[in-house]
Order: sequence, then C-alpha cells, then structure tokens
Amino acid sequence: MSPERIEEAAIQLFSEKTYPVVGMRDLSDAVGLLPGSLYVHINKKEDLLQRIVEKGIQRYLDAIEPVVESDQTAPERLRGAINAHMRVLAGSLQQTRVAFHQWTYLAPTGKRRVVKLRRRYDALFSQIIDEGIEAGEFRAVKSARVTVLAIIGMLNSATEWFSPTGELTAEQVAEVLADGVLTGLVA
Amino acid sequence: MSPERIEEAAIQLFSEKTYPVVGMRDLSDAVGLLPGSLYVHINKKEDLLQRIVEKGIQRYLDAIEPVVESDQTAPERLRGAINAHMRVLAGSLQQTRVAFHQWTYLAPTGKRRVVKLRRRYDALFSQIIDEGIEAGEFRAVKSARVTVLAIIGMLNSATEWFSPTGELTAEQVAEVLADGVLTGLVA
DNA sequence: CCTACCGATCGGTAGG
DNA sequence: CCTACCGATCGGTAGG
Repeated sequence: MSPERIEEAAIQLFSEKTYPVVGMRDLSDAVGLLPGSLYVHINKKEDLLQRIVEKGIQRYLDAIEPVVESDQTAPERLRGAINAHMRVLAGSLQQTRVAFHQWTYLAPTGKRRVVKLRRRYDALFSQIIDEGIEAGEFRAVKSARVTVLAIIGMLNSATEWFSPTGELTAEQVAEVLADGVLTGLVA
Repeated sequence: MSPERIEEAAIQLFSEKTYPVVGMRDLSDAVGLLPGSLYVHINKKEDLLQRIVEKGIQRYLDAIEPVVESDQTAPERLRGAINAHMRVLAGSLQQTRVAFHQWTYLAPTGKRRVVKLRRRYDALFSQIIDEGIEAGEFRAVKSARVTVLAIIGMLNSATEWFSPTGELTAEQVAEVLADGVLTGLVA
C-alpha cells in the first residue's frame, strides 16, 4: 500500500460523495485496509484533501501559464487557454471536481494556500483579457472583472457537465466555448 | 417559533457551511431552542433541505418562464432571461447557493424531484437558443447543447462571485453578461 | 418546548 | 498492518 493509492481512492470517493460525507471507513474499504491502518500511511483525513486540491489546481496552472506567456494575440491566447483548460479537465475530471469545489472544507491555514493558487489561475485569464482590451483586440467591455469571472465560471461549470464518453471531445467543447466567448451568439 | 424561521436559519447555515457539516445543534442554537425541540416543528433534517432547494429553484422558473414565452426576438429574450436570473440571484443569494449545489445530498426520491425542476430550468434556455438558431437570429453554433450548458454554467457561477455590496448591481452584471454572450469579446 | 437519553458513527490512537 | 478501543458527536425520540 502506498500513500498514492490511498490518494487515488480518496479522489474517487470525494468526487462521488464530497469530503465530509466520506468516512475513513469508506476509504479503508476502498483500498482493502482496516480503518486504523490508514494512519500508517497518512497523518489525517484533511491532509488528503489538501494534497488533492493543490495538485489539482496546479495542473491547470502548468497547462495555461505557457499559453498566456506566448507571443500570440489575445484572442489566440484566450482560445489556447480555454483549450488547455478543457484538456486538463478531461484528463483529471474527478480530481478537478474535488479541487474546484471542496477546498472550502479545509481549515483556515490550508484554505489560504489554496486561495493563493486560485488567484494565480484567475490572474492568467485576467491578464489575457486586460492585454486584449489594451491592444484593441477585444472590445472595451463594461467590466473586465465580471467578464473574467464569467469566462472562468463557464469553464469551471464544464466540471459538472463534461463527459469523457459524450459526443464531443474536450477539444471540440473548447472550440464551441472559444467561438462563443470570442464572437458571441448573434448571427 | 415557526417552521419558516427554522428554514431561514437553515438557509443561512447551509449556505455558510453546507448541509452535512451543519448539525441540528447548530440549527437549534441559531433559533434559540434545544436540539430535540426542533422536532416539534420539523420532521427531519433532510426535509429542510428539500424544501429550501425546491423553492429556491422555483423562484428562477417563475421569473424566467414569462420571458421565454414572450413574443420578443431570441436575442431579446436571452437578454431578458439573463436579467431575470441575476435579479432572482441577488434577491435570494444564500438560498440559491443551497439550491444549486447542495441538492446532491438528498436521498434518491428527493433528488429525482429536484432533477425535474432543474430540467425545466435548463429547457428554458434551450428553447431560446434553439428558436434563435431556427429563426436565423443566432448563428449556427457547433453544439446547441454545449452552448446552453456554458450559458447556464456562467450564470450559476455568479452564485459564487456576485456580491450585493459590490460595484455593480445585479442588472449591471446581467448587462455585461448578456453583451458578452450575444456579441462576444472580439472588437 | 424541555429533560434525558438512544444507538450509530465519526476521526483517530496505543500497543503490539 | 491488525486488535481493540477512545471520546466526541451525530440525527432523532420517549415521556412529560
């Protein structure tokens, strides 16, 4: 038994039932140990959540940061960031479900660490939008902040409705989303 | 003590800490009763959640249905629906937080009732999009389904970031969102 | 609406 | 990694 296998089982269980509802006995059943034996490998339940959340967000930072720093136009970078987001999402769907919604169950110290990571994620999209408006590539929206929050909210919502077995691949979904964000719905 | 006052306290507590983490003792403290005395007024904890969720979604149906059925163009109705959504959101922010995210804690029977309501909400936006494409008022998006899910996801995300004390009113946020959805970001 | 309490389950630990 | 168990807390109830 490795801490990694316990973490994988925890990702599965937390994503299905949420952190407070998953008991250490559910987790020990899932990996084939008795409840007390889990503590040979981990310190406490909350440490599992902390690691799952931090690594889960880090995947997005690693994928999106290079896109934002590239020398493409703002519309191209936004399209690229949306594509990167959807590819990470498809590759770590359950972990994302835990990372984006369940960090709120962490104690204040752990929560602060997560908030910092979330701010970095947020800042990536902010940068594209701000630079695009500055360069005249995007129109002067009435609120850049709300625009960023809306785009991120839209992307995060895919966590709930994207299906790896659905009709569209992650890349195809990204294309629909990017088209919508860039050119809108009106004919 | 009325069941309504208990329900209000439950909305507040569930929205702050989520259903499984709120104990009946938290709730009884909030309304000034002893834990056992709550059961004079309610049957069980889950009934509270069920009612909060159903009424919470119903507010959205009541506000958006007339907009969808009106005889405006699809772009006008989409703008109206987004506006209606944001006004309900601002008027019942905490209840919305419970209704949109915590219905998953209900037992299967209750969950089925909620899924029906959610489908009706979903169908309202689907109808506008489908009719708008049909009428040539919207461009032929690559996936109407993903488009609808993205718009709803964006609106639902406002539940997490909208602040009644923020710079923009709900109506102003709705305008930014509708502009974005209808005409996109590109200059 | 309170007193007093129920059985079940929780995260976690001592000792081997 | 198991045995055996801890104190705390959970939703809920009987009887007044």
